Amino acid sequence: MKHLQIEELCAQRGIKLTEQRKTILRVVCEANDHPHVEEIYKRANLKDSKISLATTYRTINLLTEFGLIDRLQLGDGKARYESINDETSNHYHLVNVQTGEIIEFNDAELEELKQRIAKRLGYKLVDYRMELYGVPMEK
Amino acid sequence: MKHLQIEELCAQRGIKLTEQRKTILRVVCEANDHPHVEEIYKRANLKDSKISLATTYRTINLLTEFGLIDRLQLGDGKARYESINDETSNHYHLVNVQTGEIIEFNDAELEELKQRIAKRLGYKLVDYRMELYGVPMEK
DNA sequence: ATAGATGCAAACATTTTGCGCCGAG
DNA sequence: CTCGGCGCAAAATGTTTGCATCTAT
Repeated sequence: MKHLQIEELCAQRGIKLTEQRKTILRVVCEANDHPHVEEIYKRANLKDSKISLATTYRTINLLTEFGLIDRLQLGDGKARYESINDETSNHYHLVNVQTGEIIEFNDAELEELKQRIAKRLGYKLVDYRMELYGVPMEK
Repeated sequence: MKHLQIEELCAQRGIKLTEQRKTILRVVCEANDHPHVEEIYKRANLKDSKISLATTYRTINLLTEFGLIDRLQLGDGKARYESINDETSNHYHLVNVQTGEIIEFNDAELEELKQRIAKRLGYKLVDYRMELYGVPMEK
């Protein structure tokens, strides 16, 4: 989603829009990889050298809590982030374990199946984590 | 899987079986929750007060690398562990976000689907992480 | 006998927090 | 003007590591 749209959502929720927050939000929205906080901090500093790491963490946490950006835990110990997607965009990840590359994908069947499984177990799904780790098939 | 079976596998792989390692392995195999390292360390110390936290970490990492126990990252910052399962047992997790309870489940359809998705993307699946987070449905 | 495992404490990496100053609403 | 965000440095948390000693094979 575009950063301006998300700024709009921030305003609606009463989140004070400081320069730092706008810059950090922009960095996350412009990223098409899945940067971790240190990386977001670096990129934010290229735009505004006065942003601290602490503020980066605080902003990222704030935006995550409000559901305005998504946190990924890909098992390397650092949380990675991406801007929230529109309904139609890719929401699952496959990690190429040889290169670390993250491939996004969609799957309607999976979408439906996870709901069905949760229901079968007597739960309403509030979140999920589903990542595949693979090596490229030769040829 | 029983700890004696896993000890057998350790021997086959040339892993030196010290008292500490046997104790830690036993703790993981006897657990039916999914303890994190600090908890494994505590339980191991009840059996043998001379096991250090460092050794607990080293052993857990060793066993994980050899595929003799499984690491779960449930997003709370600490890795959790479980002993490896036999082919037929449950291998997916649903977390009750209200209580932290972990429900294990199986799903043949999911099993097949994840393989199919990886293949479609041109990858051979080497690992996966799939967790559901939910709240109990009322009634 | 000896390669490798242990315990301890210090180091690390990531993330959080206390505090006095500053800026958006 | 005021509440809350900011930067800084310190702390907290989870995990790893260097080193001298000990132990399973």
